[in-house]
Amino acid sequence: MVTLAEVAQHAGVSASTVSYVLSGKRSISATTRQRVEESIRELGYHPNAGARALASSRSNIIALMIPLRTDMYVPVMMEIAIAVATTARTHGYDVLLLTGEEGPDAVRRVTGSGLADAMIVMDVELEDERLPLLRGTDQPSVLIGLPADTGGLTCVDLDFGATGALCVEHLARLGHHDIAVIGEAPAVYERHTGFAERTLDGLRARARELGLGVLHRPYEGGYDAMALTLGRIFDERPGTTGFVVQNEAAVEPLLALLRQQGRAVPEDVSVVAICPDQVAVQASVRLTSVAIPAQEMGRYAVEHLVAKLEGRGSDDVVLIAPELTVRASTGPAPTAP
Amino acid sequence: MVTLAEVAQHAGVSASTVSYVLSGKRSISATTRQRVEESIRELGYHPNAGARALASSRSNIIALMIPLRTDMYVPVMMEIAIAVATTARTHGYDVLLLTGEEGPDAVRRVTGSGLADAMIVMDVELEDERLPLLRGTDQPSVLIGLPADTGGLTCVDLDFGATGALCVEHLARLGHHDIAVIGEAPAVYERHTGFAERTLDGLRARARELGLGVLHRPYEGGYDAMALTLGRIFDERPGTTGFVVQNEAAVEPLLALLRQQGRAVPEDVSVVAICPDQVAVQASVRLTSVAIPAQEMGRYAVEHLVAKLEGRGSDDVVLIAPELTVRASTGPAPTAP
DNA sequence: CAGGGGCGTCGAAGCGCTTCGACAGCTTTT
DNA sequence: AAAAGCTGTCGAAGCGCTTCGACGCCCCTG
Repeated sequence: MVTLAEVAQHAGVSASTVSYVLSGKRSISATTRQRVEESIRELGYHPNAGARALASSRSNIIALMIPLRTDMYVPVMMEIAIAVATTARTHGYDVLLLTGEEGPDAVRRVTGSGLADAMIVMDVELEDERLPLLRGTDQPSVLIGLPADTGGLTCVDLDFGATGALCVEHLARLGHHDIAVIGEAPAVYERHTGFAERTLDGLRARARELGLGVLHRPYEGGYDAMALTLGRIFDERPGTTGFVVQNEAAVEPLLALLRQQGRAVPEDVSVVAICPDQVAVQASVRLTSVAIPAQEMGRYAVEHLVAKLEGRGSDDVVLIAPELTVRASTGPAPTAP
Repeated sequence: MVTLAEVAQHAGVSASTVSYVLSGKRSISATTRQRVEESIRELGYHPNAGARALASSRSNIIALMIPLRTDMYVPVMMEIAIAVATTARTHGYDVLLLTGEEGPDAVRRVTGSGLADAMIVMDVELEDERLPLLRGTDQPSVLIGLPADTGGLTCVDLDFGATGALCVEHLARLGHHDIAVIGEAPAVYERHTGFAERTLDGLRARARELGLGVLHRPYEGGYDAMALTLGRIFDERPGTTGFVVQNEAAVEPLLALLRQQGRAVPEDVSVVAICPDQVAVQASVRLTSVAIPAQEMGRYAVEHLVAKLEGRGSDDVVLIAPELTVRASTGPAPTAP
């Protein structure tokens, strides 16, 4: 293993000079710099991460806590993780992958050991156990998602309230009057992850303003469950012509059953989905949808942390404005026969 | 920040004693151990990762290189990543997330800097640029996937050859004679990732032995593309009654179009998928499938590395035997009318 | 009862790097 | 012409931990 000292010797300078060449924290003459860089290349030198971390009390690592469960939004999680990793690298940081399993202990461990300089927390619950710890440490962190109390925290998320509103607005503009919302599994609502409720609240509020009727049904299970759900929706509100789906697993069953019941999409009913673009594009009808801006959130989180670590930046909550992409699943409401 | 020295002082022992309590590398009397542990708890001590890494030249970190592209097997990647992270934790390791983007440079950086003690590499290509580096370092590594030359490397993967064979066997036993394989996108075959070819080879060999006809079609695109593909398959081999699908994106289009053409699954045609269980279960027909043992591979990789780091274990290639789960998409071949 | 051998503990020497103060040799200012 | 200020470099002090050799103590053996 090549050390700083060896590089210094090879270049005929002192160790500190090499260090300053590497960090750029003091000015170095062009000739010296070149000589050192040459030596580094020639010897194939890589600074030792541990020594660096010890001496500078900076690990150049950002911790990313992803949820353990793989039942929801997997592609989104993955996309965020990848965006975080690539963005971090462009700023000279590496990413440590933590699972939600350890919970608050992971936060304690990472902040306590100096393993990471900062932390990104995904899958935040409304009353998350990790929040007090994050507030109590001076290590910067960003939540992806929104807890009940955001005081003293930095958060990014899609503006799910606006998303819900945007979906009804789109349907209303097309002339739809009765709207059904196919939501996440009941467990998601019970877990109080927040985003599901926020969507619904935003959607309902806007629907009320626009004078639309809304029926909300959580969904879980297979085709049978969807058949049941649909049956009940049309029993209760036969005039339902607009659907908002916030549940990846519900997309195909919904489309298949509508087709099977002779309700054409988008001629008879319109469907708006809240899902990753990949899902929207791969569905059997290309879905008009509001995308989850996974990349954007990942990138923002890292950039915010880097700014904080460099002494810039401050706490705040950033809600990303939803964007609705019109595809083939929405159209004008059918005129009464 | 609490240091070892402070704990030592608080407990009235020397720093080295505290260190030995922590590592267990020398025997410590029960009373001393208790006193030290008590102090650790009371002061909320966490060993500093950098100092530890520097002094012991062990970072207790395993690097995981995941592919950058998110177009294929996303849930599998995610599952592996999570399995790796959780298994690593049970052995006292953390996981560093690297994307394939950096390629060989990432390998150099990690091995050179001592950032990680070992490395797991996913999405291995047949002639992967990273292989020479992995062979050339004394840092242990495990590949998830199989390159062309496995000499001097440790690899885990599903036995895709056997998987292909298993699929035809299942269909043959049910009386099917003509089989169509819906494969990955052409790009996957061109990229020579290996697994797709291996599946096909195993499948074809077994089909030849059993006297079955096989038609292979890569698939990419939407419903239209699938309609075209299916049309050509039935034109060329009207008697096709068995399908093997190795492409997550192809599953729903295939099922939808078969349904639409009046071919009932499994009464008229049988479908076997090679995909994660989640996909098989959520499809509109619960699919008979061979699962990708993501968790098992992740766990194996970590355990192998830990063994190596502890001086046990050796290089070898482990192919996990495929397991076929019968669900609702396969049945006896229809008898000729 | 002396000598040998565990066991449990300690002190000290680094691990490879960053960073602070010092200082030599300049240039600029007064 | 002396004082002041830069610029570029160096030496040395640590960062918090691991680990090796040393050593005191007690128990066992001959």
